[in-house]
Amino acid sequence: MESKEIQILEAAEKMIRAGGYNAFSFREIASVVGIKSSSVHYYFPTKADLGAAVAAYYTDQFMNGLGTPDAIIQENKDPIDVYIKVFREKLIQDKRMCLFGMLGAEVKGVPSIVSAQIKVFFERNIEWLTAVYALKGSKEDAQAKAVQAIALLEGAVITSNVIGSVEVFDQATASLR
Amino acid sequence: MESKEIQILEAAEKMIRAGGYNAFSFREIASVVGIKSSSVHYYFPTKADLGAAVAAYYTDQFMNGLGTPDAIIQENKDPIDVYIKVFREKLIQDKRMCLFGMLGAEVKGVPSIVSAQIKVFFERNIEWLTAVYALKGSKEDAQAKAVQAIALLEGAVITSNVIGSVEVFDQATASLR
DNA sequence: CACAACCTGTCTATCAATAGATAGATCCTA
DNA sequence: TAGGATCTATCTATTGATAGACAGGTTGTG
Repeated sequence: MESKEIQILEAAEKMIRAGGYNAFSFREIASVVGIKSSSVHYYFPTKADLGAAVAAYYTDQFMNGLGTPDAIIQENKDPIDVYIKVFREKLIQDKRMCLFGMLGAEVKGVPSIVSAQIKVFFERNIEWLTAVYALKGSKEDAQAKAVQAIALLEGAVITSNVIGSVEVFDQATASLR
Repeated sequence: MESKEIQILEAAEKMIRAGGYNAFSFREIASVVGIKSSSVHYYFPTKADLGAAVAAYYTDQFMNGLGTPDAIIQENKDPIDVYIKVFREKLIQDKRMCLFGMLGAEVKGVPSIVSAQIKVFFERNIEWLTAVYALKGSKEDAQAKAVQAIALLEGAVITSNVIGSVEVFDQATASLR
């Protein structure tokens, strides 16, 4: 069994992905995890602390699960295809938003330690994508392409969630392939 | 002076655009508008009613402000350019999210009468864009292009908000022009 | 070993603030 | 006087947060 701390982070993540930063409460998390709300405060003193921890945890999981562009290429796969697939899986698996599509939208309305983590996620992803596009073609506009890709993917997840069909996601991201 | 009803809708809109559906309260709106919270309930019985009304109001404003593709073309303007400009202005003016970028992300976490309105907004926009792309080129993939465009724009607003620069918006949407 | 000190994780109980919502009175104007 | 618009007052539920107690295990020391 995972540690309580991890269970808390994952319960919070799911709630945020369903309804945003204001859609999780210490009591609800406690009830899911099987402890009392005061025990959640033991691990994460304030709500902002927990929010920031969820963001950091998710970022690490995401980037580690992705691996480096080089490693992907050595498996004879296209890094962009792999990247798209990660978003697509999240969308299908639990029919929820990608965490940072949600938090990205709310960035102006969350405590600063949370918004700082949100920014880190986007920056790390833009870096990763920029590296990929730099390998693929002209290094000039690699970063512009990276920004385009992440914007398109986040938007595709949202649009697909609203319309309620995965086909919309595939349509929207077709130009990346 | 606008009617109180309109003032309430616009106050709620700003709050939602800053922090999402859970980021506005009857009391806060009342205080902004200069009445008591019970008077807000007089106009909009429940929070879901108000949320749905804001969405419908914004959709109408947005589509009316845009005008028909034909009308735009007759002014010798490119409808897509005009469309992009609307998003860009919203972003710059009040440095907030586009309402439906925000609500789109939260679609799974709001009352059903609200999510229904969110869907209407996206459908009407996809229709509008589809009509434009059908005029421009092959009618075959006009709808796919429309979905791409709205996804890219919503994602661009989010990404730009997170990174905190308008250049990011321009980079992300460059391919549409 | 034995005992005290300490740490970890959890609990109960409680607080003040805020939420959405309602009932009933009041005011103003047509 | 009738009705639209607003108010006061209040209810219940939920929120994030804190204080204090307790059990169990670990550690350090004589």
